[in-house]
Amino acid sequence: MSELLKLENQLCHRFYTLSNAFTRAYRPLLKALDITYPQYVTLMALWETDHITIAELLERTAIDGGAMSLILKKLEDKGFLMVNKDETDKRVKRVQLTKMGKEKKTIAEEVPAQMLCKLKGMSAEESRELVKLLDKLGGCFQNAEL
Amino acid sequence: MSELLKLENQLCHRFYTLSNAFTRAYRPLLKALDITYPQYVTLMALWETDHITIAELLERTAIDGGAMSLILKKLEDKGFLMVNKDETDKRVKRVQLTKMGKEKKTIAEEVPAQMLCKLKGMSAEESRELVKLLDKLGGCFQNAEL
DNA sequence: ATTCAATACTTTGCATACAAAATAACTTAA
DNA sequence: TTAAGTTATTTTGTATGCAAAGTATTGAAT
Repeated sequence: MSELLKLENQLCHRFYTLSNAFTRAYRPLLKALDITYPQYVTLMALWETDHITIAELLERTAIDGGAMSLILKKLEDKGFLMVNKDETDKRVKRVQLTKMGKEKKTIAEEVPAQMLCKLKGMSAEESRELVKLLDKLGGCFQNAEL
Repeated sequence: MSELLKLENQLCHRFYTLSNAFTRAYRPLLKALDITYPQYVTLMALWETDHITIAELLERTAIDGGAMSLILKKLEDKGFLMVNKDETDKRVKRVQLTKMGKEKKTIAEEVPAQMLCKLKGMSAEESRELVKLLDKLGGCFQNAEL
């Protein structure tokens, strides 16, 4: 049996599993906001910087363009934001939080702490180390895509 | 601006991004086998231990049950495997590689090395440390689900 | 000014993820 | 033994992720 092909030796499978675990773990926390995890990511980007173009939103969130179209529609229907054409360049659309969208940030601010509760097993130290390695891995992919 | 809500401070977003990056990175490598990443995971489990039940396959791969139904159908259509009812307990189904499915393992064995090439930036040392932290994080989720 | 290429988005088609409901087949308790 | 509960798997409905094709606009070259 080639060791390299074993599931337990796959870095990728750990990411697959953990990424899904995060999405699942967020679901109940986001229920109060009535949004999904990608919608939450989109809103986080906007709470940080409002009135940005869709292209900027795509870069910040790393969400797929096709998916983003639908996500914005849903967030618009739910009243979180508005999407309007840029006056200068009509190809461009800008996304802007509504009053309600801005207000929901208060509720969302509870979410990260609740998530941290679920991860009590990790020390702050380990967390920092993990983030460092994750970012390094992310850099590898950047380079590999060239 | 609450630091906790910033995208760049989210562990989850890094997993989201990296998990997608892995799937994208595998796509061209799996093209020769004409399978997707979850289908590859399913086959890896079977190459390691053949003739297992669907429940075992679900546990090993951490793939969703509903998704697995479709994945098995597709892999069966492509001729990689067969699904048959267990004689003893008719609720249970067992999955078994075909001759072709077993042979494809030879081709698949090239894949992990090709993926490692894409990740040259990480030292073996860092990789081990990363896996250790990932497994610890995975353990946290296990506990949180109780 | 016309054509061609580059941008910014949307749409389409396929493949999951996930919760919840539905089936079918076993097990157990009364 | 029959009803009730449990287990294994599939089905259904919603929401992405992704590649590729399509649309609208702008910019650039001739």
